[in-house]
Amino acid sequence: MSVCDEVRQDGDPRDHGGQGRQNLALLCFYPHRAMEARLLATLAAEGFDDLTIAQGRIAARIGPGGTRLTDLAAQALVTKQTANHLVDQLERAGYVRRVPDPTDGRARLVQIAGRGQAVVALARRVEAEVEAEWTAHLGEEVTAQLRAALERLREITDPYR
Amino acid sequence: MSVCDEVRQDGDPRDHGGQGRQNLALLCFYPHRAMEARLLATLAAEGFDDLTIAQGRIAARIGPGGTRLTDLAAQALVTKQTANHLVDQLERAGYVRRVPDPTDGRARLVQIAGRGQAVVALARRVEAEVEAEWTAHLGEEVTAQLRAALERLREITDPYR
DNA sequence: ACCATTTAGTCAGGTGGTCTGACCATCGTC
DNA sequence: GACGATGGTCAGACCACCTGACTAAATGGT
Repeated sequence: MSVCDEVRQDGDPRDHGGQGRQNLALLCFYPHRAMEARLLATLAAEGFDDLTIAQGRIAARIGPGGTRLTDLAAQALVTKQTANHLVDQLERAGYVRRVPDPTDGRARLVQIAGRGQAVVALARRVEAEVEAEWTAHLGEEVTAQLRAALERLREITDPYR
Repeated sequence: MSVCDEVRQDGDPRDHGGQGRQNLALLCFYPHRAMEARLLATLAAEGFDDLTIAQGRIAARIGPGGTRLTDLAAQALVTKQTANHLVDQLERAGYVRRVPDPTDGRARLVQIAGRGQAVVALARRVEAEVEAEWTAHLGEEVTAQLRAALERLREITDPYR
């Protein structure tokens, strides 16, 4: 999915795939989508079938000691309302809990709760597995180059670096 | 946004950004998101403020000679219903048109229509501009390596290659 | 101390995107 | 020419997300 790929330069009428030079952003999209799909499918298969993509995107940004709702919203690039809504669902399902922030009476920290720990562990395994497959396909050196380039690119494309 | 980043390995309590080693899929996500946001903002600023992200994602996959709805849906990984709905909107707004497929009485080809041509041209310009910025940041050689690595990765992550 | 401003979070209402399920028309084949 | 597969549409529902308006607590200047 991508507004990015607003365009295709290849010239084959009725083309179905697109062999032309694709823009970089679109190329970035495929691995991301593949990982997301794989992760969601595996989690569902292992019994966590009540997780949605949006919930995962929020949950993924919870730090070890808990994270404020506002920070979650900012990092995920959604509004506080949306983040709040998703955290509500996650809390109801037992994946996270909200505790008061000891350093700020207004704030509460969203923390991974019991059921969430299991999901995180599983997700970590799947991630490592998929990355290993990619490394096997690309080779160690190219993978390292890829990671380095993406990390540098992040400097100018991630507003919350 | 990413279920991909289900996990963070860094250990700083109350961390807000994440300096630890990020998984590759998440790293892929930042450039994609940045391009999408830039594209949407520019298009809106130039008067195409009735375009949504989802519409762009569908429109982006229309080939020069037109593309079938089913193919658009498959490539964008959405259902035919969703694709149809989005094409309806694009058609109503004058960006695309539907013509009968001469080779198949059941099918119709979605083609870029008058107003869509202007968008495509503008989008192409913005894409080139953003890629140029990235190249300036990374350097020619690293950019070329990045593209090559992503293209190879696409071989195993894009089901509609 | 006090008030103004900012920040954390919530509530209400609405739109858009996406899905599942059921359905019709046409194609290709035996 | 009948039948399974394919292209597309219709109906209804849910989820994600947004804008706008609001409360409560922290912060900073006088």
